[in-house]
Amino acid sequence: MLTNFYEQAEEMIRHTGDRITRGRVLVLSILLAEKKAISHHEIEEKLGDDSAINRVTLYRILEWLNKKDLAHKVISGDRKWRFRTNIYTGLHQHAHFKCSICAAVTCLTDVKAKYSSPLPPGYQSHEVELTVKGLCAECA
Amino acid sequence: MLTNFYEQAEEMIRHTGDRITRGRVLVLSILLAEKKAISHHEIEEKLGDDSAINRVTLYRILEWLNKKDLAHKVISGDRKWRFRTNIYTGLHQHAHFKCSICAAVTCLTDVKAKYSSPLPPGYQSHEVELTVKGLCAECA
DNA sequence: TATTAAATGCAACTAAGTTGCGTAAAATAA
DNA sequence: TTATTTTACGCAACTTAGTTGCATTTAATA
Repeated sequence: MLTNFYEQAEEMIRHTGDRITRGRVLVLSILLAEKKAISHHEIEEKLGDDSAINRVTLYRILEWLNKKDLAHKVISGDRKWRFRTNIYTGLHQHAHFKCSICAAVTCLTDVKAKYSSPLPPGYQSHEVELTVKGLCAECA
Repeated sequence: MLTNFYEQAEEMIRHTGDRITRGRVLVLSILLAEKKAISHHEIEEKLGDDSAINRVTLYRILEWLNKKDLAHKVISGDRKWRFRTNIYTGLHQHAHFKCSICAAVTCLTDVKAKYSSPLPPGYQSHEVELTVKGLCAECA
């Protein structure tokens, strides 16, 4: 199961033309196995002691994944970045659900963000992000 | 002009039943004078040296304003909380514009957030937040 | 004016993320 | 396969936003 993600990750990284390193493959395969956006800390926990990656390196890997558009970062109310792979969502219109209790961010795949009126003059829209806040199934 | 906001702030605070303090009135009147969400740091600057408020106290005032529903907090990509008064927006559906260059958050008053499909089973929606990212008039 | 409960100020702390720099390890050339 | 080079990694030290505990001050009230 995870081996699939590992190979998929390797392939995706190879495709960027940049170096295929242990850390990048590990982190990307963790993100691929995850359906929701997860934080730096959660990724560290999933890596465990045996395949640990240095804190700073992990930050840099996540930043790199984001730059290469292999992962997407989301800020949430606890001031933490969360990351997920882009494969589950369309590129420019995605919505998230943020639980007010457990702070978990879930990707709402088939929820489309819309806005009804035009932007102020001179403004350019590049991306629309919709966050629905409330209680998730577990905390409700 | 600012006196108006000062008196308005005082009245709003009196209405909560909690204490009317120098700090609360100052901070709320600054927020009332502002059309967009501003950060802790920006508020400190606007206070200036003469009417300075301790860092911690300012954090606590902002938290209090939020709790009393006199101000609203928004997180943005630079991991800073920004605050604005609630008077310019409806209570549960509001949209923001976040500039990718200068990081300024602007409240899009007449932009209504909508989402098209229902939430996953067991989820409860309390609030919808729409952020449009792109370039503002100054940075475009 | 005295009392008291709540807000403030200070110092020290936490947590997330960043920077600089020497070392290790991929990719490429020989 | 080995040597070279470029890029990523690891470490230590730092920054920035926000928090906590506690003594002091102050707004409301009696």
